[in-house]
Amino acid sequence: MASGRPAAEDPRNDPSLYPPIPRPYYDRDPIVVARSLLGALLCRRLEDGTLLVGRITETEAYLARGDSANHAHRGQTPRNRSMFGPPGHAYVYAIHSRHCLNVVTEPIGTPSAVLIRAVEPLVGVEQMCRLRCTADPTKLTTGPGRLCEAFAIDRRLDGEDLTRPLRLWLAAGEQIPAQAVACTPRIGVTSAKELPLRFLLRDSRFVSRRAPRR
DNA sequence: ACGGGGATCGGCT
DNA sequence: GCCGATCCCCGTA
Repeated sequence: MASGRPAAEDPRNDPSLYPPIPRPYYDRDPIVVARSLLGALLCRRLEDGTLLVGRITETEAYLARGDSANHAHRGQTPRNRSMFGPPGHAYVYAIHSRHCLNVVTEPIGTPSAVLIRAVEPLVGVEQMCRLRCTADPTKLTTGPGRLCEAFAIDRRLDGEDLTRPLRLWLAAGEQIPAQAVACTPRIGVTSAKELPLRFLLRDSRFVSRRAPRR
């Protein structure tokens, strides 16, 4: 085959290395969670046992109130149901034939979330390349639709409990100093486009777009 | 490097 | 019917 040792022998390929972040972490303001999730680890266990891990480099907050870009802005529908559930679960939706992964924040009945927009691939990169049909690291997981394809995330994982290390969960990573974080308006939204609710690692290559100069 | 246009389809009005 | 929390490609420079 290609290169490197078999995944089963890779010492990083051990889920116990990535204990899930507990639920109270998510029961907070989505702005706080979005900022805090930078540097955290997105973990995925595929059907065949393959472990995929990526370090979160870019997030966006979607607020329960006063945010017309939030899918739940006009109330609950079958699609956005997960956002109204308990914190620490996934909200996965499809747009333009792609999927996007969110983490639900705040208590039941308060529909806020954090969109995971980009990660830096750490473990299982070969499998990610197969799923994405590319080996270009700048296009592998830099964007919400791209990273969902690389991690085999679709609507079947909508509502998944992210505090259990089963199919999809988040683990703590290194602390990120405040000066390493940039904040900008969100990407792609057509309403509430001025709100500075996008957070990214300033110096990371693995973001969907560079921070604007200032 | 940057910007515009098209693909594409589920969810909602 | 309309409209994207997107991505990719192809222009220009």
